[in-house]
Amino acid sequence: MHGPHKWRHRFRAHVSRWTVPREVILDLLSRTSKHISAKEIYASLYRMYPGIGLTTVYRTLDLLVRMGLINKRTFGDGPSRYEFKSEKKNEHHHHFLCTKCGRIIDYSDFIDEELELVKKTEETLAKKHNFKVLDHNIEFYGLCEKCQ
Amino acid sequence: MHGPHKWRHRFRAHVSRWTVPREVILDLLSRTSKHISAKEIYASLYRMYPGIGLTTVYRTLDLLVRMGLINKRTFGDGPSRYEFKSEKKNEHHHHFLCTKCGRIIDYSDFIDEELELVKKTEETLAKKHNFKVLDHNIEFYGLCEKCQ
DNA sequence: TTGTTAATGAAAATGATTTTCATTTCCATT
DNA sequence: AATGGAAATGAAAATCATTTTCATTAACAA
Repeated sequence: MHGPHKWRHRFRAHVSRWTVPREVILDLLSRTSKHISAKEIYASLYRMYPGIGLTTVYRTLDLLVRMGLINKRTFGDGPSRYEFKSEKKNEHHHHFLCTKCGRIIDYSDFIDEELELVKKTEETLAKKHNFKVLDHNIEFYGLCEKCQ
Repeated sequence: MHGPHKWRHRFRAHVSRWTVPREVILDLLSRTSKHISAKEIYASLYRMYPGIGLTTVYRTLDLLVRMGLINKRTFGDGPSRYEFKSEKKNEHHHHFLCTKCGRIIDYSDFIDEELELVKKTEETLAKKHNFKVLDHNIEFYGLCEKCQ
């Protein structure tokens, strides 16, 4: 098996084996900038690896989410979509969803303001309500340029 | 048919008829503070109105969303949940989802800060990317008091 | 090299939602 | 108040995403 084995040791720590489907799926996700669905992953891999089943894609995605390597999101209807977690802070972005055509658009304005709000909210939720905040999601809905 | 007919005229404007299932479903939603699923609505209504089918519940919910009377949300997995849109600004709230037990908790801290961020973001999205923002969603994930 | 155990794939099961279609109900117009 | 036509409804079937089952295969520690 070729390709980057940089995640191999993290699988060990999770009592998980380093297998071809896992390497290939993780590699695809790390090279993909957009959110992709399980079926899209399955389709992308089919030509090169026809042996990899959709079930394994789902199971691997679930594992990667638990390992904290990828994010899972459900944008309204449709299938869940997965995105590689970038370590780079400046790649942080939000989503705008066109309610007409379903397009998902990333943008990264007001990240600082958002981080400020998130920080405050997390502190308050922790103190006042005793919640442990681990993640958050902010998204906007409306009409994209084409659909207005 | 008894009950408040205050929405009747809005149905006319939407080229929709004022029917028993629609009145009953809307009435239930307006009296319910929590997010409820289609099946929960169906079950609540079953004793009093056994004739109302689950299909009609789904269709009515879809109509009410299009009319702007209710909000539809998909909290991760599980069924979509619906919530009556309150006109009262002070009833605006956010959601905290416990990733362990699935509990959804409303809270309403930092509404002002959030509105500020939302306003700024909407303006920028409109100017810079030419999107028309109609709605937004902010939610936090983590562990609730019981699940830590 | 081998034994055990996790991982896999195919098929079936599940659960939410949508579609189909024959029947019923609403309601504008007699 | 009666009525005709379109919209709404309900039951069943279809669809779609995801999960479970189970027999087989592959990873990897010893």
